Amino acid sequence: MTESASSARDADAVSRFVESFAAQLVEAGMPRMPARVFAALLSSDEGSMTSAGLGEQLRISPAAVSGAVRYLAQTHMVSREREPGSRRERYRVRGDQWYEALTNRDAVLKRWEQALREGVTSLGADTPAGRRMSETLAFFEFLESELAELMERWRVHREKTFGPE
Amino acid sequence: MTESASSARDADAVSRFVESFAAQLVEAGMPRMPARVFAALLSSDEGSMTSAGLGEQLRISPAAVSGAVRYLAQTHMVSREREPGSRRERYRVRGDQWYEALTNRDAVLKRWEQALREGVTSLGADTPAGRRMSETLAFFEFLESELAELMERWRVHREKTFGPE
DNA sequence: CCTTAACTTCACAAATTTCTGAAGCACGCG
DNA sequence: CGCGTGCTTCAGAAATTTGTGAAGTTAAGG
Repeated sequence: MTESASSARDADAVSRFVESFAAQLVEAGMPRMPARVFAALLSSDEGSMTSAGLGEQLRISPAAVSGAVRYLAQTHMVSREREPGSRRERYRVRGDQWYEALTNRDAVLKRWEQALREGVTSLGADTPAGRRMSETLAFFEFLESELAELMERWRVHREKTFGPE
Repeated sequence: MTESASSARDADAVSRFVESFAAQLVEAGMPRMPARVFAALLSSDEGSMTSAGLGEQLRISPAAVSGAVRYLAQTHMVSREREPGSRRERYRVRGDQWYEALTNRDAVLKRWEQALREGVTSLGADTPAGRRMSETLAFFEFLESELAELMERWRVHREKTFGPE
């Protein structure tokens, strides 16, 4: 009795957290379904769930799960695993992997830098606007190199605090 | 002749850059109009434009300018200035200000941390999910402190490269 | 004061995005 | 080899977001 009451409360608590954390992610610009799926994975005990499980907890169609997972996989926030001997698939959030994804807006940064370089060229490096853009470009290049070092420091810090993976 | 041809080409070049840079910002999650307005300001020689000027260059209504500027001001990407003795207002992108805005997702980070803390509590700090969340929380706290130092290093680096503001 | 320029707000129309149900495909299992 | 499960794709419905015109507000200038 206590047992079932407690697991019911847990499911509810999990769901509340999932939705509220997903809401924050959405507000930061992540599409809704990926955000919800990601939050669900993050709060699962295994760190992974099946497609069916996700659909059930979030009350969404298999199609929605599929779309959300595709997004998350493309952005390297989760990885897909086949369950051996079954058509089932598990989606997993791997500790190290998604921290990097968060900061590895590398692709994004690269494209911004490219756009800025074109801007400097086409506006003229000797114009005020061109100079402002050069500086902006320098900032992004700085940022890019710093982020790599930052992640390295995190790995060290993490290992000290939480022990090896 | 050469003069007018050259300024025509400039206007065109500016516009092309504005739109292409704005597109990158949009892809990174910024709403369209704010992105375009910001890009326009960034590539103006003064680093500032009037509402009318923005409307004209971007071919959008005063209402759209108003909305975009409100967004940008709230997120500290631009500041508003009154032109003395006129009802005109100028919107300005100040070098130091918007770098910080970019990294000062501080508000966002703070809310994520809050959500994660609630997650740890409600899922139980001793559960596997709870532990994963604690680690995530630690990552954000780490990130927050690192970002402050990173910006400080940038200020130094910038001053060396570009000279004092 | 009254006029009018400049920005803002509001309600609505349009465009875009998002999610679903249904059909399709692939593969493990009997 | 074919059945059935489980994921994916697709077309369309629904909801959300976005941008506009029009009315509203504030304040400069006569």
